[in-house]
Amino acid sequence: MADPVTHRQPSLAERAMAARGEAAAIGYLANLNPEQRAAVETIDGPVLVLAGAGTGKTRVLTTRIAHILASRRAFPGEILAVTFTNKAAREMKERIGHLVGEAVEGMPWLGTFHATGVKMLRRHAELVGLKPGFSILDTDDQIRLLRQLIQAENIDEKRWPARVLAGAIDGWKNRALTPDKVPAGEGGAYANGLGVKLYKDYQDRLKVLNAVDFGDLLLEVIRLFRENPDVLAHYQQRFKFLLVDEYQDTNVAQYLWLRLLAQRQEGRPQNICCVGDDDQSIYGWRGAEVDNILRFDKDFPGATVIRLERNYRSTGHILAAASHLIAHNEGRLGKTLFTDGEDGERPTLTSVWDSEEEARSVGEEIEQLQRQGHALNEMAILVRASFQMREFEDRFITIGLPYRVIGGPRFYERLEIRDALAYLRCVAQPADDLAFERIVNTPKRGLGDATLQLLHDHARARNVPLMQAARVMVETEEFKPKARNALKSLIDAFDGWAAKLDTLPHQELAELVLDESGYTEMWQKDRTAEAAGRLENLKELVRSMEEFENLAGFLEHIALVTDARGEGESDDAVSIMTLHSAKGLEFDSVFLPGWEEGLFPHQRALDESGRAGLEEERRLAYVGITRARRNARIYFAGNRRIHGLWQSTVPSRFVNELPEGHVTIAEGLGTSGYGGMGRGGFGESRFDKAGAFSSTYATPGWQRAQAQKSLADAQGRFTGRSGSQAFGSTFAEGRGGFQGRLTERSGGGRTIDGELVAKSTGEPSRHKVGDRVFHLKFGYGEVVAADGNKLTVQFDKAGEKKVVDSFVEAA
DNA sequence: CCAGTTTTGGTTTTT
DNA sequence: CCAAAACTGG
Repeated sequence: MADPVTHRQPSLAERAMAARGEAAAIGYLANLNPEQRAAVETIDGPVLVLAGAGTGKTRVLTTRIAHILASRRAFPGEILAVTFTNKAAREMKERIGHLVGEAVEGMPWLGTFHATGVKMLRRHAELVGLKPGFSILDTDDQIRLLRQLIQAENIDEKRWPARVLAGAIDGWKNRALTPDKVPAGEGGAYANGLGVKLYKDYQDRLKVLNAVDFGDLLLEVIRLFRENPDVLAHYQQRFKFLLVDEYQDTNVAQYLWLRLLAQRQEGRPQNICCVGDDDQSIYGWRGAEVDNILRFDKDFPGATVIRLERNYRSTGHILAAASHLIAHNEGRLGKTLFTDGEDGERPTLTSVWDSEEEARSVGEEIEQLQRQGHALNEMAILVRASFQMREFEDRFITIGLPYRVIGGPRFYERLEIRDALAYLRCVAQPADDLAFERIVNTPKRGLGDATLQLLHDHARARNVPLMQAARVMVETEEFKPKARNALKSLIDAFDGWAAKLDTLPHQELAELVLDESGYTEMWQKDRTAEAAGRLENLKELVRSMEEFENLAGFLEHIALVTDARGEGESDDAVSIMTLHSAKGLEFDSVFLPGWEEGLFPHQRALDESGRAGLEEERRLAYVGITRARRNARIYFAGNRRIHGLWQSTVPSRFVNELPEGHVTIAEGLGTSGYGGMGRGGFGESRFDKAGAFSSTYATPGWQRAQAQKSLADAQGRFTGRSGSQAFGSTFAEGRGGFQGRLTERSGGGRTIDGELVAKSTGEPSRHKVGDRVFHLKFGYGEVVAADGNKLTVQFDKAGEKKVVDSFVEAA
């Protein structure tokens, strides 16, 4: 631990403290294998840790930080550690806390790239032409703003949708391309060459609005550093150690950002440590450059590269299958995972007739595992595309299997949350035009396009915010009386709220705003299936504000956070999610359906990115398999409904890339009992049934599905989309009753042949024929038949369904 | 301005 | 086929 020359001689006290640190360090270092230990202890100079799946990546990262702290090489504030997600950042903070004990009060510079960017930008906002209170636009604001600019240019919005332009701008920003740097060819691709001009207009407009988008959080910092060497030097000197998680996911902007901070300085080693796995790079399509990790040692000459190949997660066969598959990729650094653990079960390969049978098979296997004592929480279904989820949801509802969809729309993206936030933004920052526009006529106040247009013109002409324009204009005769009055009372309301900003606790203020604005009422009157959930989410939003000191702090947080999960860990439920959102997670049993050409690898990935696309798809497959600790089960169907029509499909090439010796061809569970659909091995099931039926509804799969549907009598638990459960407490709790039921089922319910033998209570239902009822998933409907606790309900939107009594309530 | 209807398009997702 | 967005008529 020789100090670099530039360091002053440590004092005696410091040396004694360091010695204590060293002693404590031995405790945590002892838990590491030699490679991990090397990754932790190689402190000076650039280090790249290639951490295969399940090799203890996070442990290395956190221990390394703990080690730096414990050995007193740096104070917490002198370490910059960046992650991609808030979740990862949170997890790291927690684990460092555990390692170091209470000694460290947090790490101020451990966070996402974006959060770190904001922090720096707020401090130096003026240097890049912003005011410190700048607001952060999300995708939706961004699109609305672009739409205005597109309209201003008189461009046909049908042909050139704003979201396409938003995508293009995003892409440019990912690559750190400012408007002047966009390659001519690309800029011309949008709206006859107006793309770049619009990009520029957009940036100008952002400055006027004192706003930035997500991309700017990186780009503006880069600009800040480049144009202000003193600021850059300040941060370079401050951060003695840089750590980067998931380096394979960095885009060009993030790479440049890091490189500036990590620049070589006189007499000081580049203490940058990047951790990642090129084989798990699955975000190329949103700008990640695998190349960053592939050429790390060129960017940082003299880098130490450490491979973590000892896997602690999966059994031998699973690891072998995954390794063999990924070995088909050419553009990789190459790692060979191994384990000392047992071989375990071979991954299975199951050929099914169609997606319906796929869902049924998976359901049966899950129930079988459950009977063997496996927790549903330890099982996951990982799909390539979210449309695949539906079939599983339907099936699980039918058999009453609790499930949980991970991913879905994120909490903050929900309409009601965004509306509520817009109100709060207007209160906190009256100049926030985009927020104002959003809520000016929500709930309906009779302030339509015409009024808004007038407001816009006025605001634009005087160069003032919309709110200000409105304030002036309500005193004139420019509006029709109706609009004028509506606007007047809205402004008065905002004045009232703003006056209470400093006196009223922000939580109460939020409630007041939502009530007085009529927003809550709007949803109370709404009778659609979602309304109840939306109100629940609004309550949750207010509740979640508790943790923040004031409104501004809360709004800052919310702009950067997309917590997709509050996760009802208490419920035992199977997880359904995309392969992408499964990265970083692990389960005992993993089900991998839909391994068919066109779907996985996805056709579009192949068409748009060719070989690189194929390799990324293969990495996805690798990520999927390596999520499994003990069981990995792969499925492919011979027929799948794509855009409504049945198409026959070919097994994925990835299936054939699995090593024969490490997989088992499933002999079909044979429990289906329906016409003995022999699910033999490869293709067999396709062979004996295809041909006779061309497509459409004549297929046996479809007919059987119909038969099965009418048999399905048990209604599954509604285990809400996780998105609605963000911010801690669950959606289900809010509506009462469901949690209890859930436990009842997981304890006692038995299934035979996939059909839930609903332990019919025999008691007549609370609801009788003709009653109006409400169901969380299907919405409102009318009971058309009742048999004990089983009801047949004609839902207004979802059609006729058989549901268990306990899942509906009187409407 | 709203409700009901037609049209359209339908990988992956974080900040 | 099915959900969301874009239209159209009251």
